[in-house]
Amino acid sequence: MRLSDPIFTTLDPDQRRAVLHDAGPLLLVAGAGSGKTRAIVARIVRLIRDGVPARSILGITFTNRAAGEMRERVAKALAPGVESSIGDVLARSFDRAPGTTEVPWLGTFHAFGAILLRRHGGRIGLSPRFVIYDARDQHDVLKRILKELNVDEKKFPPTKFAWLIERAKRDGVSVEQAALSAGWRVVTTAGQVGKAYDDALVEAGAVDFTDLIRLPVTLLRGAPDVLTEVRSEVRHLLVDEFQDVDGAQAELTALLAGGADSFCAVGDEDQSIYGWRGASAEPMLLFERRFPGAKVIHLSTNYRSRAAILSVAGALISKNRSRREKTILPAREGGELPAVAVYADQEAEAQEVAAAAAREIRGGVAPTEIAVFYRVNAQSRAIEDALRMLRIPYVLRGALSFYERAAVRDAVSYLKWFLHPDDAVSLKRLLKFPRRGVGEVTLNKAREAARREGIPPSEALARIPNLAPLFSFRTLWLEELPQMSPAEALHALLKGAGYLDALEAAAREPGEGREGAGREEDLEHVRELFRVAETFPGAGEDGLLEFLEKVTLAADEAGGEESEAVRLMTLHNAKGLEFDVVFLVGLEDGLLPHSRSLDSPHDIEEERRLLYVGLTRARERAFLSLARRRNLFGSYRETVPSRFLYDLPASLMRRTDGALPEPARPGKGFSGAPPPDHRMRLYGEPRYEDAEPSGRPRKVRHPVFGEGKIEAVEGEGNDRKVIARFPVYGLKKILVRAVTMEFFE
DNA sequence: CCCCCGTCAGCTGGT
DNA sequence: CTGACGGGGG
Repeated sequence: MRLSDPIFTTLDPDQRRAVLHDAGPLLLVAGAGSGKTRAIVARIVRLIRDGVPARSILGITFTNRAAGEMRERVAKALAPGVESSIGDVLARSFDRAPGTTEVPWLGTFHAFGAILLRRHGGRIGLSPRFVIYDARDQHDVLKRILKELNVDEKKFPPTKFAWLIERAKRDGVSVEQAALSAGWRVVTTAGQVGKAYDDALVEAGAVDFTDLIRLPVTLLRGAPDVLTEVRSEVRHLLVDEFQDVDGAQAELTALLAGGADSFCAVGDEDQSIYGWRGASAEPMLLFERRFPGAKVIHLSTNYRSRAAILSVAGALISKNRSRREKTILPAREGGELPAVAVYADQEAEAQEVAAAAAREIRGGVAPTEIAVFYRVNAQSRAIEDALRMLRIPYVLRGALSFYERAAVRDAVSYLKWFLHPDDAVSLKRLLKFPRRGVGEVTLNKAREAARREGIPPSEALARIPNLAPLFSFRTLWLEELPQMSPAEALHALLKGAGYLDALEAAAREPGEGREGAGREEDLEHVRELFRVAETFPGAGEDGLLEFLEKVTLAADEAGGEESEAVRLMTLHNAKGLEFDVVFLVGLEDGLLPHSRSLDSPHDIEEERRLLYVGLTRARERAFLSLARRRNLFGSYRETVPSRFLYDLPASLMRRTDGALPEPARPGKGFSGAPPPDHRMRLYGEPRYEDAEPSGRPRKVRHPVFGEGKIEAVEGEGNDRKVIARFPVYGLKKILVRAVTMEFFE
């Protein structure tokens, strides 16, 4: 093996050990900015240089974006100069060898699951032509079911059932069991809904996102020969963001790892931010127990952020209890301490952030190196308005992606329905435009007839006069399909079904306000979809399914990646990225931490990790801010500074203006209690983290004062105070709920 | 069947 | 303030 390649010579000793790790399980604990991706890429390249067939390496990531980046970097290292064209080919290299360089398979759990099911799904009764239902499709199915079963949608909205069904699949239990363990009272109904949902998906020939993980597990467990075959292909396994795997993903990982020559899991429990979706850092924390003989390597040098930023991030995350203590060594000294600014309202906050961004750009920072992070998508609007005002270009990431646009969804519905005429959800959508004079009533009649006669719904539907042209065109289209490329097939379909003509006519219509303009945009979106389809090779159903799958799974490819614009995104979206300058807005209780997390210490810790993730994205500067008043549902409410600000050692924080909330002790900055008006809450009454000492602690560790001896305790519940003596600061009375402190013997 | 309009409830987060 | 839904008329 040649280790003279720069991809190896630039590694630090820990990274090098991870790259050279030979066989067996390896847990790579990779803190923020520790060169994780670089290590993974180098490891893959190292394996290939050592003669491991590229196609026997499987690398699983969480997002398409991460997979794409890794693909690019591996491709670049393997075949310099051919970079991005290979990137696309790589995406599909698992199924058939492309004519280019042999490359490893890199993709998301969901994409991998889809490939497995395409190939072997028949073993569990799944058609290889299945389509994938996304959250929206799922929602529509559930709505229909709830109506049919006469479930009160007000009390039990479709989203609740979606959550329940997802949870059941994730945990590998029945929907009844999931309802029971979630404390639902309507367990039987939940079971009925679950059953009806399953039936609807089977009828439509569809699987949902969770199925893409659950069904492969079922498959590999139930078919030993398939397991053997898959294992013979996957010799080296890598799983990124291992702290965020859910139950089903952990099972799938274990099944694959069980037969692999090497298994490298990479993660950082301090960046686990998907607990709400069933993710758990447990598989990571229990790694050595689950994989006996596992090696553990820590990457503890942070190459990204200035020391000043890391000191604040480190102080913050150390307030979390459920974590393993670890060292993070800054490779980049100095830097500016993150500042906290308080503004009158969200508009003022947004304007100042925009102005500061403008200053950064004038100072030579590229717009692409500036990011604004917020907790919820709704916060973006104020920032957008302010940026537009100053004519600063920006891109939203992950908000409404291209594939969620109405027209794109229309087009995709046509495609799904043409492949599966029993797909009720897609049919309902496509009947909205152009109008065909068929609605809910007619559809239900046909469905009823089908049930009576014991025929598939589509047969009864074909008898509806207004739908006859659609059905006969479909027959024609299916005949032609084997000869058509995905782009041709899509175009022929939308043309023949009358969608394209209707859309063009609507776009041409004299711009009556929003109607005409909106349609023009829709047409442009459909054209863009054609362009995407053109990048897909092959012909017939296979090519089309591949295209469809990409469109459904690629939620995070909103485009605009190259544009010279400031990036706006949620904190969840920020993971894995880095910027020179980062703005973190809305540091208010109820927002960050979010109101839905306030009553659980466990959830609060996840929110704290979210802020930690945000802070550690910054290379040079981070600016934190909050608004004292925020507009919610049309009216302004007073806010309370985020409790996390009080986690940050006062000595580390730089304050930017005089409008800070009154510190409890003058001169101590953010070390004191929150301001006294904590009854005025953004989202109702908060419940503070239970910082109640357990047993009879005699000592306390305070973020600013350090270790102190407890002299007395007074007050109850929310008012509980500890009086403790600290080495330097002397006697202090501290409101327990206000500061995260550690109590011990 | 479809469109319009008034009413009402709602904002985590993502594949 | 925005989007979803239900009722009523064309």
